[in-house]
Amino acid sequence: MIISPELAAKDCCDEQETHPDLLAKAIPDLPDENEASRLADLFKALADPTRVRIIAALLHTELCVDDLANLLDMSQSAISHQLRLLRNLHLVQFRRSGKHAFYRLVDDHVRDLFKRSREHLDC
Amino acid sequence: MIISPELAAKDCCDEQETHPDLLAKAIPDLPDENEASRLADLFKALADPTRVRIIAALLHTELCVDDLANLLDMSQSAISHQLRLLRNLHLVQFRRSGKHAFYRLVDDHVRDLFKRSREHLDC
DNA sequence: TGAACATATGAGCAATTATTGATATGATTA
DNA sequence: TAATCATATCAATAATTGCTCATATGTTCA
Repeated sequence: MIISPELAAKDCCDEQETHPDLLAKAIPDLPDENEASRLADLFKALADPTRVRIIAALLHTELCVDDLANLLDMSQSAISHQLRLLRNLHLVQFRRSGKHAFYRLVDDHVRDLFKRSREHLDC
Repeated sequence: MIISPELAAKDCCDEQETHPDLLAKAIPDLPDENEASRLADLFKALADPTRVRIIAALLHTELCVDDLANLLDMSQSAISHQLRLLRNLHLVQFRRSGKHAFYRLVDDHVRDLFKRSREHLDC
């Protein structure tokens, strides 16, 4: 069933597909542009050390903006900006309590993805 | 600079930690700067639609640069640049065969992470 | 050899991003 | 009410990123 690359290349005259047999394996599971973008956005949320540390800090508890700023030794403004980004990507949400806004992870998916990726780092 | 847990917890004079009890929950599992950067780099690899599509295309087969360029409708140069990036982040590797360079995912961790994230998208 | 093909790389540009500093909003308390 | 604290947002800047075009490297075959 497997066609050799050499044969496949000769088979097609004006087709510019170099390895149709391999392409045939790739095509069925390809995401459309929309899915690719949404996946990229999900990963983008974690593609920065500061946001990684924010997510890590929220793994086991909720925290307010100032807590995060102190903990990560960053300005309140920087943290707030990153939280807004994480909020827009629906990775965190918050509740108001008096003057404070307590941020937490939206669900266990983020937690799960984070932990799993962390484990993969050791390889 | 990261506040060490010991100092942060015990130095009480001018440090104003708003919620020490919550911080105590967050601190033990915090990544150091190095781990945070490596995690961010891992996610950075997937934080772009083009690279998402490249990874997806390589889920079930190896492909050469031209295959990828045709499949994703992008220039050979653009694909090659992105492949170098993915190579540097150790997500893909390649073998030479004649004029072609066949790229593949380095291991199942990437595949696993990708699939799992994809499933999480629906929530 | 050299011509043709496959891939890699360098320079440059436009667009995006992370941070800062200053200020605005919004909630609490005196 | 004003004063204060916590957070959000604006404006500006430096750094990074993704792509293109041009060119270089490397492989095969006539």
